[in-house]
Amino acid sequence: MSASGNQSPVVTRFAPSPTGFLHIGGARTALFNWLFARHHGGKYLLRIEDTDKARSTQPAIDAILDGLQWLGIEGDEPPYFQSQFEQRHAEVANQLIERGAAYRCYLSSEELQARREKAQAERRPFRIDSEWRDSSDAPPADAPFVVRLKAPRIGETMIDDLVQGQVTVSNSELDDFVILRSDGTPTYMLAVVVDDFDMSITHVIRGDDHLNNAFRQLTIIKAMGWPEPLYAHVPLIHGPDGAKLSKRHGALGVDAYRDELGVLPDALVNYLLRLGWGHGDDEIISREQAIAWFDLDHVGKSPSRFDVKKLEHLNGHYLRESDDALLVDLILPKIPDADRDLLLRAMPELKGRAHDLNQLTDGATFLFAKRPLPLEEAAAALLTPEARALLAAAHKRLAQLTEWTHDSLDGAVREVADAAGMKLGKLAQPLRAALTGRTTSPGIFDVLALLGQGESLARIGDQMVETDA
RNA sequence: GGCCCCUUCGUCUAGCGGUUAGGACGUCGCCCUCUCACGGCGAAAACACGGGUUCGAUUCCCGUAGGGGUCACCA
Repeated sequence: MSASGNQSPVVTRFAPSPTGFLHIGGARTALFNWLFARHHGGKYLLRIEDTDKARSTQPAIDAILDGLQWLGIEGDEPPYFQSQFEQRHAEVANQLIERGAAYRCYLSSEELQARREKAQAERRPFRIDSEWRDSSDAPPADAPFVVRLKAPRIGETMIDDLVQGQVTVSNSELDDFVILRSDGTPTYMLAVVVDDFDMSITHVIRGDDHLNNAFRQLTIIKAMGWPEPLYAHVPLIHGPDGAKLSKRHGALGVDAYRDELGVLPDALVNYLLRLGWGHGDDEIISREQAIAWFDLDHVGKSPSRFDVKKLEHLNGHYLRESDDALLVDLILPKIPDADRDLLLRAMPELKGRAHDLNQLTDGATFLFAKRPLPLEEAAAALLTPEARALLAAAHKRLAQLTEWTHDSLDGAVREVADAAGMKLGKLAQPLRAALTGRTTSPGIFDVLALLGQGESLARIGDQMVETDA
């Protein structure tokens, strides 16, 4: 049951409807399509499904394009817009009528709604049963109509899904669904099928909320005598509580992961890849490896929950692996009065301590803080009278240094601690408090070296208390 | 409710009839250590339940329970 058995070159597509931001589930679907196409040396296309003009918006289109670009999974061709093909969709609808596979239905939506409610009240399943399906009656003049597909009523339809396996549905479950609205525009059900055919899509990889639709779409494909694409319906992503991903959970736009959570694209891609798919014990997977390894056989059949902790962990990893200059560029604008050169020199020490860009930014602020430094509560608590006296001793020794390097500072600071009969920590912590205003920071010798002799002595001077002894 | 799908540690997963059921995140210890992170070592932690099939089931089949999806002139 391998997709590689398919002779034609692989063509996949991601087809989001621009009614909101690009959410995490959509991003993963796009990623899977992209990887599958890359893996098979095929083509990956993007198609914006904007047939619902009332709900489609330009900001949503921009957000989707922007998000995909950020993730590095852009289409191999400029994006298609489904609304451009309405002519073609209507044309196919008419062909279906001519073939006797579809019909004009003059039932009003009010009438339909009434029937639906009646069925519901009687607690029996509702199935559209339009009297226009086989009617040869003359249609009411000028009456509005929709075009419905004549769904088969006997037999059953089987889909050999690349992820879900063989799924069979009785045709009696299928409705005569609408393919052309009364305003002449196509519905999603018609448009996808026509566009997928026109774009020569070989593999339809999408969320499994579309599995039921696949059976309906297949009836159109069969009626037109078109080749059936291979389907792969990927389980949806759920929130931490197992319920559908909502705004409370991780259902943020990918832009929020970037702008608000400070996530790196590689981290998100790696995380999304491992959500619903696995490759042995591998966790950190590069794009190249992902392309080489990705397949549909190993996509799980059960929905997976979104776990922010794991994303954070991955993000920390990719942060440490990132180029210093790149990270500087990302956070420099977020730090007032920042000096690019100093930030760049500090980055090797900074990036190992952060799990996201926000933490990275936060960890860098002490470098550019203005004296006298604001002290965090815990840092202030460290500065006892004894500690302040020790700082004075350190200040005196450090002021004598003619060489201000990590190594010379290491020696000098240890000397002061030794002279006072203290362990290094007893001096390092007050120093850290005076130098950064915090209780955590890069190594104390690095902090001193980074800040420079003048600024370091000044900050220590702000906190020390000279004693007569 | 009808139909369809799913079910391995808390979470993501490996497993594709015979394993001490593996890895990762998280959690908890210990180590490293000037703090925090990183890193290292270790621990607790799972085959939903009940029937079959089989010499043998986490693995195959059937139920039950639980979860999810879908039932529009939205996609």
